[in-house]
Amino acid sequence: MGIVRKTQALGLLLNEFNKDSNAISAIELVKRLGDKINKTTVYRLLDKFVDDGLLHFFLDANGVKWFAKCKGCSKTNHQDIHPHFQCTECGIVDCLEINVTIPNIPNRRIDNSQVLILGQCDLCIH
Amino acid sequence: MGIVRKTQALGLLLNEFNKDSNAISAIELVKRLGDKINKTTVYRLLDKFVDDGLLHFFLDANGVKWFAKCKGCSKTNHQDIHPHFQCTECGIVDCLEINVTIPNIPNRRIDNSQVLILGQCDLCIH
DNA sequence: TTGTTAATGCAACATTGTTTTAATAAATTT
DNA sequence: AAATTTATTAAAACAATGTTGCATTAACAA
Repeated sequence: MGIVRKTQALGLLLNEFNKDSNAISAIELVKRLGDKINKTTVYRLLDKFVDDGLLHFFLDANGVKWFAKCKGCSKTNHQDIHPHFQCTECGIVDCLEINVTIPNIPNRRIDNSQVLILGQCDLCIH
Repeated sequence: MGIVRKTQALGLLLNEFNKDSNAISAIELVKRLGDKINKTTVYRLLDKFVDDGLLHFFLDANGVKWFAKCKGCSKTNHQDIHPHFQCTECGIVDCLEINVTIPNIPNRRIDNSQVLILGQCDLCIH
């Protein structure tokens, strides 16, 4: 079930995504907001934002869950699919606006694909 | 550090990969072998097999760690990179011998990429 | 302003591992 | 074949990342 009431915790959490255009891990959010919002609430709000099409999530190479803002998704239509990038140097994670083509596979139906690209970001490449 | 001694536990674990050509999750291996091998040992052996280039691992959509046999990797050269497939119906996971091209990204260095494809396998597609 | 109930906080629990340390068992040497 | 060395193992405790149950609080509609 998605968001129904505009609570204080909701405002604080959304604010983190407004001031930071990269993806943010659940762990980081729990750390940042830990003195204001209980971790259970952080996780529950994140789930609701995903339900509502405001955020999408994905796992990094360590199985850590990251969240980022969706562009043009809604409660019913959640198709904002793109690769994600993680810098192995500084750790930032973001969404890539590129298209990776997955070929058809004989005798299998493909529903979804998740692409994680690891490397160095523009700031760390030097 | 890789394998040095041929122990009983090593034989039991390798046997699982010989009788099953699909990937096997760490969780499943701990379950299957739990009465013969302590879980700590299972995890440690898996790590050693990876070090030795016998197995590679990857994470599925739930962050669960899966292991599968490498083809032509060694301790020094561990480049058996390919997409993995998970059937959302029956849960099997396997390696795909297809190539997914990752485009270059301006101002970033790409070191590695992980592709997980979700769908229905040949047995479940009907 | 009050009543309803969504949302929250807290504590306990669950899953998937990892670390520490003493005991065991491969492999080597004698 | 026995003794020795040390890699390997088991067991228990711990750690990270969530999740569940339930009593309390706070949005917000009437």
